[in-house]
Amino acid sequence: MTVTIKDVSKDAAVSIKTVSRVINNEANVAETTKEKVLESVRKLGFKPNKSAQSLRSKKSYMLALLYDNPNKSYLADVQSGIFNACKSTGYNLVIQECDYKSSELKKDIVKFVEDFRIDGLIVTPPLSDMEDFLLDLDSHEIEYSVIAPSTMNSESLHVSSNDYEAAYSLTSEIIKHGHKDIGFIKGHPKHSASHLRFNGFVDAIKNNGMESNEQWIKQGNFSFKSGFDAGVEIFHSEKIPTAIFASNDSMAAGIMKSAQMKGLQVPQDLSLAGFDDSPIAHQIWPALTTVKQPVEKMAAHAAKILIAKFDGLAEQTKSKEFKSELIVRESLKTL
Amino acid sequence: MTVTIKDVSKDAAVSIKTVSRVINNEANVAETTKEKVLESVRKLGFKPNKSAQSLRSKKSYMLALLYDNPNKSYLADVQSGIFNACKSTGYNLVIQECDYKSSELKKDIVKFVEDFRIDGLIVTPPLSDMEDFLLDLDSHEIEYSVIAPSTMNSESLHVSSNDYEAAYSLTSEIIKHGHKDIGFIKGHPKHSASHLRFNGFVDAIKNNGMESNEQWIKQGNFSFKSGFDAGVEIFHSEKIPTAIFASNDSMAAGIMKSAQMKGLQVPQDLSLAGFDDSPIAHQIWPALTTVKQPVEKMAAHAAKILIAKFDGLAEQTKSKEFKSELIVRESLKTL
DNA sequence: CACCCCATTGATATCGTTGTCAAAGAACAT
DNA sequence: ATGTTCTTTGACAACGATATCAATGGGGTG
Repeated sequence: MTVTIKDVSKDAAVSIKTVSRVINNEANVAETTKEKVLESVRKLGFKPNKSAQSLRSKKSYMLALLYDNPNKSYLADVQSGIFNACKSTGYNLVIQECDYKSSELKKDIVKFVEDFRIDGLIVTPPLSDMEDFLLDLDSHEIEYSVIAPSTMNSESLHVSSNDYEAAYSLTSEIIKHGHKDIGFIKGHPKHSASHLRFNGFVDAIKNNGMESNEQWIKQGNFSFKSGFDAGVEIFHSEKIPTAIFASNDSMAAGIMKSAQMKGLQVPQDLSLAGFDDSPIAHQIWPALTTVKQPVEKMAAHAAKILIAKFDGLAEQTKSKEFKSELIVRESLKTL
Repeated sequence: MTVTIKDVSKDAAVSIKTVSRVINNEANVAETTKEKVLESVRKLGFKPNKSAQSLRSKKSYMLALLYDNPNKSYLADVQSGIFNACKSTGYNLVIQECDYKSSELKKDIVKFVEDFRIDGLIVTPPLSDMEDFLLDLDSHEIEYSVIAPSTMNSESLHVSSNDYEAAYSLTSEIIKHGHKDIGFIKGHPKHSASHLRFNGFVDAIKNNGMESNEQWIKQGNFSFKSGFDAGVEIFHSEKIPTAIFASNDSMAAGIMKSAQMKGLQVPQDLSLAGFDDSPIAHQIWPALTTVKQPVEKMAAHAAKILIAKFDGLAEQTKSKEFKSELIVRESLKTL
């Protein structure tokens, strides 16, 4: 019924061990033998039985995605990227939601990895920003690959984006549009992305010989509501900025809502910029000026470097930084 | 190192087969023996090795989610629900994106199921609306569970929502708010939800002794842009409706955008209602009146009935219809 | 008391791979 | 020609569970 390694070995007139060698790309198989086996594999449509491989080799061929991030669109993109990378390599993906605040986190994850015999983890923000958590994984010899907004500990496998530079150039772009009074909404303090984006903003302001007004710099937490609240506060001030840069699109949408409720027109009375290019960025009007990260590609790469390590091909696939793209839309007006 | 069934059998002083019987809930095990074995299992922290089980029993313990639906938030909720159901039962989930228009769809899916030895499928709209596709699965004896907007072929496993009733009561609610001129944006014609929602609208209009104006009924496809385009068309008419009911939130947001560009204020000049309670519903201002389906619970149930069938517990977990909830927000104004 | 039946239990084969280890032959050095 | 090393290959055990089938023993029946 189903084709096994035995059928292939018979067809190719070699031992099953040799077939095993070929399908696992092991060294020391004569080229002609290899060809012969591959031909039989093709002819019979042989697919190794994952359960048997897994049982014998003690690998589960399962990766797990760890996340604690309410952003569904981000999560969907990450998943999609990982799935694509997995599909071609025969790995599977399990999704594991976490609570980064939980004191049990480390213990829970170690248990999870052992219970399910997970081969490796892909860690997303904000978990990727918790150094002690990553160290704990190290000490338990759990393999992982990190998706983070900046190059960090270069020892571990990671993919990163250039949030600082992106925030810097977005701020410069706002300045180029003639704005001098610019507000900023910070992201969740536990995300390193928040600090990078803020630093990019601050440095761009400084390097353009301007000063930032503390009153227009508010702490948010990446949620729509935190953006809304920040907007309400800012619009309470006697003087309001001509532009606000929010650390993500949800908060920018929140600001837009509070502006509209206050009777302020975007972008006539107020320019806005976000970050992430999430769906909401172009589902509100005016559409948001923002920064787009290649999230799907980053996630796919994070999976690839992990799998490459398992397959002993670490040399070919390495940690990498991805560049974000500036997207200017109607929410940014020239003064 | 890791605890196997052998360790348990030794500890409980029974044969491995008896341990196997206990962990698989087989009949004909004496109550005292069962207790003894369970005690050892607990004591040693035994977890059956999925690969070994899978290899021997020819089950993969993997479900696959089939989808062709651009709505990331819907997809995230569905996944989340299925994952929760899987976790407690030891199953895993694989995500498979499809193209419902592809002529190869049937072939591809059958091949996918065979290659990965998937135990069962969870099918979401619009694939769940393609009868010939489901029949093809039947003919290949592939198990599946369907998530659909209405009770259909009651033979197959399914969970459904009451889209017709929900659309009916949302329309009634709009009418109760004093609206007489109501527009409607239809969803994608290949989704049965579109027709159910439209029928609910039409019947509510009729039963309230009103008539619908064809000019204000537009075909959309669930996308933001199709809602936007429909809005542009409607606002071109000499007379515009006082309320518009869009078949989902994205389209409602599109209408809001086109209304704002036309200088129309929501809800002062135009009331709006959507469907689904997607994140955007409360990330725009005014927040959308909409209908919330318990998507996560539905998906979890879809997985549960499938797994129950595999475990021979089909009697306990059956197909089921879930009720949606009406959510009235600022976008609906009393005339 | 002999008999049979059915519930309970276990010894062993088996699933489809990879790991271990040794054999065979080629290649090279002496 | 001989010994040594390296490449290539295969026979067989092993991974950790379930399946098969037979053995055991208690309870009911005539």
